[in-house]
Amino acid sequence: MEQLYLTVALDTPLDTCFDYRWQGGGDPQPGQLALVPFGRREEIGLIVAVGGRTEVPADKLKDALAVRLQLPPLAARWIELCAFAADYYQRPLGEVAVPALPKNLRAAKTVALDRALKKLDKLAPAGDATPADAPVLNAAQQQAADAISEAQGFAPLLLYGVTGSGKTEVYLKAAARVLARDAQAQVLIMVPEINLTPQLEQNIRARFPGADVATLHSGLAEGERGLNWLAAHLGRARIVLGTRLAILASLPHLGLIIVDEEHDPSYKQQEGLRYSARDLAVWRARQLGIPIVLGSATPSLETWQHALSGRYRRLELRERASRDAVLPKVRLIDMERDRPGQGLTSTLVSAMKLRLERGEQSLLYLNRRGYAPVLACDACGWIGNCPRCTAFMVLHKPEHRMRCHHCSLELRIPKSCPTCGNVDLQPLGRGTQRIEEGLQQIFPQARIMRIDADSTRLKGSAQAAFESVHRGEVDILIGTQMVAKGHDFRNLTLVGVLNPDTSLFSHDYRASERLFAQLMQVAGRAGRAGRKEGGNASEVLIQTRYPTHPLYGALMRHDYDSFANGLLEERQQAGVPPFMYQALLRAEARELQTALDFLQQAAGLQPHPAIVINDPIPMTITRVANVERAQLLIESASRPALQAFLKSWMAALRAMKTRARWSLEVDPVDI
DNA sequence: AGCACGCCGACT
DNA sequence: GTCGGCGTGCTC
Repeated sequence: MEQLYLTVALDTPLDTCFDYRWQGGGDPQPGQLALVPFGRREEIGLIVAVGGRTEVPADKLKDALAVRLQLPPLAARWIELCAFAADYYQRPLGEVAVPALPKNLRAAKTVALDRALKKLDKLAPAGDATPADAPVLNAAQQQAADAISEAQGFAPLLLYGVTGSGKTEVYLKAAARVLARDAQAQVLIMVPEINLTPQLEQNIRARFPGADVATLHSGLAEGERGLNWLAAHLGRARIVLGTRLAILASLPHLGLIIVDEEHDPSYKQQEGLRYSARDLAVWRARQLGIPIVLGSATPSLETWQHALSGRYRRLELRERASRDAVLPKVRLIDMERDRPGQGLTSTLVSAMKLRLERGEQSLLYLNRRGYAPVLACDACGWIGNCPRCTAFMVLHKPEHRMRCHHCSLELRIPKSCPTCGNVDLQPLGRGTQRIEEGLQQIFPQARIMRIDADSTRLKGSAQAAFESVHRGEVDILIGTQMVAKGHDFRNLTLVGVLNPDTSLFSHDYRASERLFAQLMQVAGRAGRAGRKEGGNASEVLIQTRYPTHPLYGALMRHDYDSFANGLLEERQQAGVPPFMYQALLRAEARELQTALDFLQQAAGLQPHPAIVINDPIPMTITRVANVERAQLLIESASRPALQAFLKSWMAALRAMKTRARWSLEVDPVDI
């Protein structure tokens, strides 16, 4: 019999696949997983080709140890998706494809895989996906749902609608139609953070009681994640609800993709393979020739631009779905006139007092956790810097610690100034803990709850906290971004925004886009169910020093359209995305000069007429955990030109000798 | 990236 | 005399 060779993609930074002899039986297929010896370790890899010959000299070849023949192969379409992502983000195929598989299914031992297969086999046959009693859609919702289900082939659709306009119902209706039309079809629904939106999962399960709904996100236990992944891979799960990582799931019968809150930064992976799940979702929809719905109240400017140019079709939900749910009234509080005490203006305090009297809830939004961002000495000017980072140590009073939010170093709060001995050290600025403390003084009888990453460190505690708010056990809620997402609070009629100005004049040109989205989202927490006739409209109060800033004007008018159009014009003038394509080369080393030298050398490596290579610059937070960091921005008006350049440039960079650690990011979001 | 091998300083 | 520093090289 002729010798078989397997070409295997492995999770290694080496930009190549590896060939192995296959002496075992069976009939290994591309798309199956193989256990192979690699160096002195054993690794699971993805078989990308099976053939009768190899270029690799016989003395280098090793035998593959096993092939997971019990697992049906991953489809060629799925491998293509990984290959595209690998190519686009300039990483080897194996580094994309292998980590996309659940860990327990790519273990050296096969027990977890076999157990999961057996478990799925034993389950009753997959139920049908007939929806249970769906609410009647309003005209705009109906129109949108029709447009989605009538779409032919690849069809990117922007579903543009404010919080509470009923986007979810449109998703579910469109999903129901796709599932009804084809008894095998699968629908992928993506959300930014599944833990913050348990309501959506409940809605979906309630709407499709007979269908298998599989969730995929990093919070799942390994066993469950493997099981759900397998249910999707085997076509058993008709609906897959997941976070960004779900975009790389195997979905052999995918018929519709929905990306909820498509503008959300969580869709961008910020370590390892830095992919945009939203962008990959659009690519996947095009590959399969299926519709994709991008839903948002504040679409990303990339998507907005596509909608303007006609590449994406725009569907709009203008009204809030529930008739008595009106948009909250947004008011600005000028902090120059109404000077805050304890971080709270008198206007905001009165508004909260009113809510307390009425038995309604208030939410204060401050995107800064901890007690105070820094500790300082008035006498000598000492400030509490992190010894390992170019950053302040943040005061965490309940824990009696100063903590660096970049390297996680914790130190005791000094009793006196380390340089001059002054015992009267002052916390500067305010975080959620300090606001909470102030609130307790102002409203000693109120039930106050703080929800941020620190207060919800324990598993399940965020869930418990939100439930307690829902049960009405909280009068005033203070929180960071965590409280802005997902949760509808029926009895909440006041949202106070505490310190948004810092984003207005940021060097990051995306800051105002993000700020608008955040404020819109947190404003949407108020009065979603609507107040009864004659009740009180919900209010959003924003404390600002710049009450005339156009961003706030647009926010008060609930006018994202003209705000976004204005931003796009600025972006075009400035020559930044979405009118320009970017990549970022980062380098880090113990000595800043090492990183800068590497970048400088890299910059001169391959001049290219369509590519602008900027000067290397130290990062804003130059040192993190005693490592100095710098970066180099690459720009081009042409995506294909940029891609072609990056490909050859990467090869040259890999050949360079440097002590710096470096990485390339395509389409960076934080510059 | 791991994880070897490989050749020069301070410890039992 | 060994432990161990990180330079260099390889992984089918």
